[in-house]
Amino acid sequence: MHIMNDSDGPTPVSPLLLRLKAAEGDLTKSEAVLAQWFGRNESTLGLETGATIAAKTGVSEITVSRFLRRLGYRGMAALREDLQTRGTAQLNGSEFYLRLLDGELGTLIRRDAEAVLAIGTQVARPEWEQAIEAIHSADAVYVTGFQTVRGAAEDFRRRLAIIRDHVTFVAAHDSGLAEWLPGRHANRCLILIDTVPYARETEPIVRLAKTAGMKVVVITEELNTWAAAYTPLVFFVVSKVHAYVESSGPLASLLSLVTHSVAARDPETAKARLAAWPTLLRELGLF
Amino acid sequence: MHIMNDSDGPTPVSPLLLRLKAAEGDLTKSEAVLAQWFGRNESTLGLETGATIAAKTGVSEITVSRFLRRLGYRGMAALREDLQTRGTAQLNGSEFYLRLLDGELGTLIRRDAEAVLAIGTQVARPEWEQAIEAIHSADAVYVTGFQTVRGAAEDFRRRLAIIRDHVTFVAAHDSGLAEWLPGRHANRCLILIDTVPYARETEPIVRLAKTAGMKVVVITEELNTWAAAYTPLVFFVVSKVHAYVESSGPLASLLSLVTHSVAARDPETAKARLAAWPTLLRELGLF
DNA sequence: ATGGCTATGACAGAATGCTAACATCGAATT
DNA sequence: AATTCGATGTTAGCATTCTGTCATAGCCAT
Repeated sequence: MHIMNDSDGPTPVSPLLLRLKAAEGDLTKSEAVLAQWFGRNESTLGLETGATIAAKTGVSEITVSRFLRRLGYRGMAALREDLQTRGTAQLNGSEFYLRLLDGELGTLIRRDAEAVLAIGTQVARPEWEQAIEAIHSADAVYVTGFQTVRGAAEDFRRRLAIIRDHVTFVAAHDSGLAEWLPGRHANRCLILIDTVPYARETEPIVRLAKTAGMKVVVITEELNTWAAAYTPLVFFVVSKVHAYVESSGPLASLLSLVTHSVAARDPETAKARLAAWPTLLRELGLF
Repeated sequence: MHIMNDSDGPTPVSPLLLRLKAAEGDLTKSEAVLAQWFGRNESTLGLETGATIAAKTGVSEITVSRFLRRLGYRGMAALREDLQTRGTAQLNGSEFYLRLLDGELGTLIRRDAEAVLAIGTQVARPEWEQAIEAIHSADAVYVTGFQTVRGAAEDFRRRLAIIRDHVTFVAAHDSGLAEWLPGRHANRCLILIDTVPYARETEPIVRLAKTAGMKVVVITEELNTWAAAYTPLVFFVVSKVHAYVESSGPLASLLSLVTHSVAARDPETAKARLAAWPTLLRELGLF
């Protein structure tokens, strides 16, 4: 009852929405998930199949099938047909967005989306593969990042640690970098995330890592001019969207691509580790 | 200046149209028929199948199949997938990027960009203003987030703390939530960031916060169905892009919009605090 | 006309999508 | 605690959709 706003908006009431509304209140947990997903993805529903919806919502295919029947459709084909005859097929989707992307926030969203697309130029560079290889083949990986991207760096470490062993977050202040004393691991790699001005300690850290014989990957923003002097593995994200505080969305997107690419170097291991992860969390009693 | 396509009509450039254009001039008779039909029926293409297209155009099914491969799609399924990312074509300069965005990483980038655009639907909801107001007017703001989005939550806290006072990160484990004992602040607000399954403690925390009389803002993903029962201030990001590890880029983008919107409630103060921040850091001797 | 070439289609097998029947799980009731 | 019932998943089978192989039709140059 609290999401009535859809009805007074420009959204035309579609047969599907009507049926969802009618079923509301008498739904099981899985069905509620499906109903919500259907409502939020109406525009591209016709492009889905039972299996893809199942994968995206985390229920089983048969539950999707049953839910459709519950709504009164004889199956996916019937739903598509319904969407088609009403003309609600899809085109709405993007045009709908465009209308919403007016105003100040809309501009910021567009800039962020464009910055994400611009990542394409970075992953297309030959250095990208080199960087992924460096991370993949390293015995130990260190991740660092400061201030307002420190959390992004830490999340990146967590995700990468799901994929491979020996990934550590280092911060110049507290750890004292003791782990960098020449030691067991011959083949080490530092990933520095530095998209903030004023973080003056980053350059010394890179120098130190180089001295210690590490490969160094730097993820930074367009204005950074010093990193290239130390390593060819420098990647840029657009961070200036001219908000009060700059967005780190594109940075997070790039970092997720790094994780993905490293995982793709050894898909079997990655899948196995991913599958084991939830279990591991439970066994640790943390969640 | 690079958007020359305005000259040949208002037709927006989609990945499909680009490919049709590229193939143009080197087409067989049947292919020309198909190309034309594809162009005119782009909006409902996803609802067709190889056989239905064959019937409507008068060619055979296999020719449709071959034509799709000629365009660079591996089949109908691939085309449908491409159509789903149509929104990305609406961005400035995307004609340029689209060329780079082939392959697996390209698909992931597009999905991320699409997910960012979809944020538009969230900020357009009336609840958005309510949430910003709740955060802006609260005496104290608590931020929480777990596992692979914990860092994002912490970064968000840092940034929001630049804009306003009394922003705290809370984690159920260590802090024990002692700060939530009924106390000095009457008007408090919790921002929960929960886009990960398996984070089972989040629901109790929201319940606790509600009991303590707080306003609650939840930022979650599409499959979350429980949050709406506690608060209308629930906002969704698309997190499923089907990488090995899901991207948190769109989440970070949304969070930066929250920060921005809160700052925009009191621009003078925000600007002043932002300007003072670097100085503050230096004085603390941290950077 | 003949030969070589490409475009197209027919058919069958592979792949994928959908659902019925049974199995399992968990919550509510006794 | 035991029982029941509904929700959900698993397996398996059929239906649909897609594509590889081979055959035929049309075109062009000789």
